[in-house]
Amino acid sequence: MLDIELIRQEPEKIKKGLQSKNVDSKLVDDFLDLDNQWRDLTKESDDARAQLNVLSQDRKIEEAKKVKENIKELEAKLKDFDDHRNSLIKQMPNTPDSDWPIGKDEDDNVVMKEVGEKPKFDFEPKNYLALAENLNLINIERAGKVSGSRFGYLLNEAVLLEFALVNFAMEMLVAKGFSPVIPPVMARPEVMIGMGKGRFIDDKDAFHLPEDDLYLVGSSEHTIGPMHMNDVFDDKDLPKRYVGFSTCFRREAGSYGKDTKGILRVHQFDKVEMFSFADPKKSKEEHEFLLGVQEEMMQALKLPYRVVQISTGDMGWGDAAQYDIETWLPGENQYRETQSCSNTTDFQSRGVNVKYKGPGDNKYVHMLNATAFAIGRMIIAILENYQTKDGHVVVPEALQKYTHFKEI
RNA sequence: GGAGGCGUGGCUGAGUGGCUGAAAGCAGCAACCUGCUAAGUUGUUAGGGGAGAAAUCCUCUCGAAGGUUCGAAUCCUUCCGCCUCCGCCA
Repeated sequence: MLDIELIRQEPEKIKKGLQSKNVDSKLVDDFLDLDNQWRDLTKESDDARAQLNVLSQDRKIEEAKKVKENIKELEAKLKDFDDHRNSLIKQMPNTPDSDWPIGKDEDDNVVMKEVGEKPKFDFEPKNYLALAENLNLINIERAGKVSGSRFGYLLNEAVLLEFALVNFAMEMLVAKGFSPVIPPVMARPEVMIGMGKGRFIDDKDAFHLPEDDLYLVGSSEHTIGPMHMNDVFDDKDLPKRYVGFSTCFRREAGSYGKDTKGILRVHQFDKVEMFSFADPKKSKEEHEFLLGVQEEMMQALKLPYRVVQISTGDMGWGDAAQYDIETWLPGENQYRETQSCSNTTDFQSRGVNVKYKGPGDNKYVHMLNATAFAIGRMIIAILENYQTKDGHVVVPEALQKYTHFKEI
């Protein structure tokens, strides 16, 4: 959630931020108006409380009873204001970093660089799904019968490739000082909301388990962040970096008809994720660091990719700054998003109350998340980029020590 | 799933209706002292919110949310978490 103090102090700045994220900036005025009334009422209510406390102390029971009636009314009123105020705040996304391109949607994203060589084939490159079906690596039809659309069976070498990717990522990131973690894949609503995922829930994009009122995570980010809920870091311990592995679940409610074939966009996939708790003064550095790690991983796999700076209109709800890495897919003759790298600044830390102490006046840590490997999409990228003329697939050299085979 | 116990400040731990936002100890910080020295003395140290230029004042918070009461850490209800025993189980 946004800093209320900041909305009061710099409403114009927040308005601009909201506008750039395609959110009605009138919210700010509505909020401030409500906030003023809330403050007046809070004062009134507190004063009444003070009066009650004194009367009570002096055992003036009859008088206290009268004051108490008044307090009940005031507090009921205050609660309405409070609820309304909170609902407005919940409608406000994080405000973007001023260095980021202002834009309406993905068309305004800025390609920063293209890295690696696109493979040259002396044949017509196949789509990953065609390859995978021939090699018996993915089966969508059977998953359809069992679980419905947007599920898939990963089979045979594809499974081993997944574990190779996971092991490769873990080994590399642990060597860099990331702490490995396998987090829960279900979370309570208040935790999700604290992590700024109210939208994920409200848009029905999250799977919900009504019996237990739990939500399946869309990313391990959702449960790695709140692992330190209510904690106070010593600034000497920052940045604290985690590498998490989890299955991710998404209903893809808003994307009916989009990428319906194959495993590019599915309800369930596995992901290795990086997560950092950073000193606010150094979170930009941390953001660049995470992007650097992502690039290093892509280069190790020798996959051609480009780095895209996401425009304000296309940015995640809680993000102040976001990069995507898009990998070249020869079978589709285009780049597709495979990784993202976000700085949520204090938007999430305020929501789940993660602070740090040290010299300086900022108290909430900054939280950042970055994909290491979204396994499904990496398998897609590998199949398409490493395919051979006869419809087989060479395993990237960096992964061979984990797969123990060189070709599928 | 059944039975019981517990949940207090950075930590340990008192506190069962009225100056208790909370004893004491530890830890931390500051000052002083200085040779019983990996010591002593004194002071200080929770968070949120509101008012105020500030000093400061008010208010809320003892797992969470409600309730009883003039007044609740203390009583009641529900929920959450932890522990022990039984059952089940990868």
